[in-house]
Amino acid sequence: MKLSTKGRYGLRAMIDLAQYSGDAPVSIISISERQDISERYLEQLVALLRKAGLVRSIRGAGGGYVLAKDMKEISVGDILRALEGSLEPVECPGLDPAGGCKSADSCVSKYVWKRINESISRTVDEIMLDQLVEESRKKTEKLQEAGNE
Amino acid sequence: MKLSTKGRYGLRAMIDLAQYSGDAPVSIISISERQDISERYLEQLVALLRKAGLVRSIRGAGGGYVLAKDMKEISVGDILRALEGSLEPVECPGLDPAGGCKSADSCVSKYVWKRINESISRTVDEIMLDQLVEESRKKTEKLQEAGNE
DNA sequence: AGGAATCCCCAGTAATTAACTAGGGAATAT
DNA sequence: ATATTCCCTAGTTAATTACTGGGGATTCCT
Repeated sequence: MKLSTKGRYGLRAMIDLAQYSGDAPVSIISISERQDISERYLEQLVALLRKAGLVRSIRGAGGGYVLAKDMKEISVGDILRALEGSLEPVECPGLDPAGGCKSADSCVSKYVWKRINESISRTVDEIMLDQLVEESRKKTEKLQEAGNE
Repeated sequence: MKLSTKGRYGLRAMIDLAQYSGDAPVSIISISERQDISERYLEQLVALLRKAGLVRSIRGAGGGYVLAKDMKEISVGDILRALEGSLEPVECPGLDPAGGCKSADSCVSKYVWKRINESISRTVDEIMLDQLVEESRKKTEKLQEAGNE
């Protein structure tokens, strides 16, 4: 039960993008260098974020990506689901008429999966991108202070 | 991000074992038949449960498995961790001196992973095996009532 | 004592998924 | 025009999952 690199790299990329977003769009290359992620691979991850409507692309020289909405409006859940597909560790066939779910145990485990799924959803949906950017800003400041002593 | 069949089958097996535990030990074959899981594979799953101290084995003819403790004392977390190893979808290298975690983003995502991990742990640790067995008993009763009409 | 039932351990294999790598095309700024 | 960027699809390699199989040890029953 692991989150793939898609989710891990992708969230980092998204935080980076949010952090460096200003007047000019942020290019894949710049994120790739700062985050040390292969440019080609990152491209694919950002494509997923774009398809999910979280970022907007600007093509051509000087182009790149910008957030499609305010960072207050983008949750970690949005980001991870865009990248991973579904965050549910167990997907119940539920009503498969072919009887995919034999429910030999009268499907008690389903109750467990449901609770796990809900708990994960609740957690990732309540963390917003702006909080992470803020958090990151604080940490960076602290590091710099320490360096100046 | 998925739970493997180990976790899914294993929990079902454990519920089955709890449910059918009485005077006699419960054999792998009987669980395998009721739950429709390959006997050989199930054997390996139960071995994990045994190594984790959740079940005790009784060898020889008429042998099988019994719960090693009261079902009130066994949580879904105990079971799933025994089977899956760790339930943390992201493991932070944390203090790797070689710098495994580049913390290029000052490790803000770490905060996210920590919260997800905690949320999953809390959920699985608060569901106890006896609750599931009880739940299952209720469901079975209902099915039988419906059948008798 | 002998045979059947059961657990036990290890090794191998097939299928699936993850994690990239690569090639070439389209849009846009200068 | 040309450089820079995004865009799309396909292929490859490595890792992991999900089993299958062989053979041994222990215990019960007769």
